[in-house]
Amino acid sequence: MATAGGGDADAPQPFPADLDDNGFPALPSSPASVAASSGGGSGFAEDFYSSGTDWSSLRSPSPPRPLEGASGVKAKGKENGSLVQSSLFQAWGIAKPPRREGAGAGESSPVQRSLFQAWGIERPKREGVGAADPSPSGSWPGRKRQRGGSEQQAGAKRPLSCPFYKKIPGTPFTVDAFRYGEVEGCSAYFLSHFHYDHYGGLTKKWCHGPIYCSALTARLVKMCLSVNSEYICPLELDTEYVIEGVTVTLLEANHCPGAALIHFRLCDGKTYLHTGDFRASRSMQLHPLLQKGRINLLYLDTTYCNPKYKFPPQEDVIDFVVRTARRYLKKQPKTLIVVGAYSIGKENVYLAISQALEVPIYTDASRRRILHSFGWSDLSKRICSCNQSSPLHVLPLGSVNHENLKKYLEILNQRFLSVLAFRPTGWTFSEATGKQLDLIKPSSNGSVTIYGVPYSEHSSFTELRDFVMFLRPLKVIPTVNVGNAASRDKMQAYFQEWLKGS
DNA sequence: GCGATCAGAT
DNA sequence: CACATCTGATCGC
Repeated sequence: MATAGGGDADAPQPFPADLDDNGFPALPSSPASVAASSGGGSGFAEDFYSSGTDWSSLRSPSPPRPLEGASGVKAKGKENGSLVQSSLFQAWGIAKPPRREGAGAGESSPVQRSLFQAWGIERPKREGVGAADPSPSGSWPGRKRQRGGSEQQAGAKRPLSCPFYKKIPGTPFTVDAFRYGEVEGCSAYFLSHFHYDHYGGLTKKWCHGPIYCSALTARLVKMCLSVNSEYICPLELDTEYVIEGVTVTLLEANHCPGAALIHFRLCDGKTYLHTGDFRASRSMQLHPLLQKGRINLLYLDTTYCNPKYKFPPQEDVIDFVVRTARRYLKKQPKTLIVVGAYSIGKENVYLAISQALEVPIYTDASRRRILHSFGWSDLSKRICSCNQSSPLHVLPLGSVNHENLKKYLEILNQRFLSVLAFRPTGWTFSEATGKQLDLIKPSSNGSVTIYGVPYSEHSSFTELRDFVMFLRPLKVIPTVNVGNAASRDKMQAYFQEWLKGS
């Protein structure tokens, strides 16, 4: 087993698992990781453990105390003593379970999927099996159903365990870790923002400890998920809270409404920044907490940590969308403008159209409820509930395709004669459209025209680079695209390059 | 029937 | 491609 700070652990051999069953990096690099890395020798795991942060100082967790700190705003005072632990596993009270079987296959085989599941890795598609362990003891019933009646034998599956990159060392905190049931040693669960892949596992049955998040996110958690209020601890942005002896501050993340960066300052002076999901910007660098002192550990949203991802500033895309909408309406006054969106996010795209064209925003009742809950009067006052009253509709992204929009047009019979739709997404990444928005070619079919526009709520590669080079953190832990060794190694190489000489 | 959770689709 | 779900099947209660 790996010991924190040590380099003496044996390599667990079943490859490609260089994350162990608890989602912790193992030492040294697994054969798979070495093989995949260019030079070899600087695998994710080694990198994770080497330099920068003393991982041996994890504090022994104190028992959960719901709502503590939520009311005790800014109340300084160091309670509960620290305890030096020698091992990550020890500190988190984790007894390393036996290795799962069937872990011997190559990276692209079907087994890969179950390895992802075993690692509890977030983004690589299907995240996994059995999120919440319903048994309070943390013991596993020993059998999980498997569809199609295939191979899996009884007892082969265990619940996902929380991966290391969701845990904050030296604290009893996790971030966006709700799908693992009770996380041992965790007495405060942070939620960075209200998107499914981050709150997954949160239901009205939640009972594993207090949930800290922004006030807006808190409202959504209560409203949409019916989580018991006693567990929800809203925090204001830019306000210092002392939670379990750690000073915590939420910063605007420039992602979706309510999204926050989470800044931790420990008693020993170490500072950690978890970006959740964010779009880095110059103005973000001006925040006082990011100006002074070095960050020891940066948990980074690496969604687009690849130079192939380039996209324009959001303002440029919005400008393009507005100009395009104007043009179509001029040519055909009976045009329906549609903007696709997931649950929350992309509001500024349709808000801008609404303001520029002076039309209200129509969307269905469930989205109206959510949008009103933001408490943004500029948005709320423009929302209408009659689909005939506005030529601007917001629909679920999944329904923004030719087939659906054609039907939609028919249902609104005669009120509109054509549809102009926008799909805002970060991965419209052709070299051409990255720099020249006017080169974007819509897809047209009869009376329906659809534009994919590069409106991203994640950082582009260069924005990530600028942010990391500005911060000069002692260490970077990627939180996205960590599901395969090659990708991890590539990202670490970028970090190293950005931080060389620091 | 209902909520949770899966695989697969988008 | 990969975002953040969404759908439909299945399971436990």
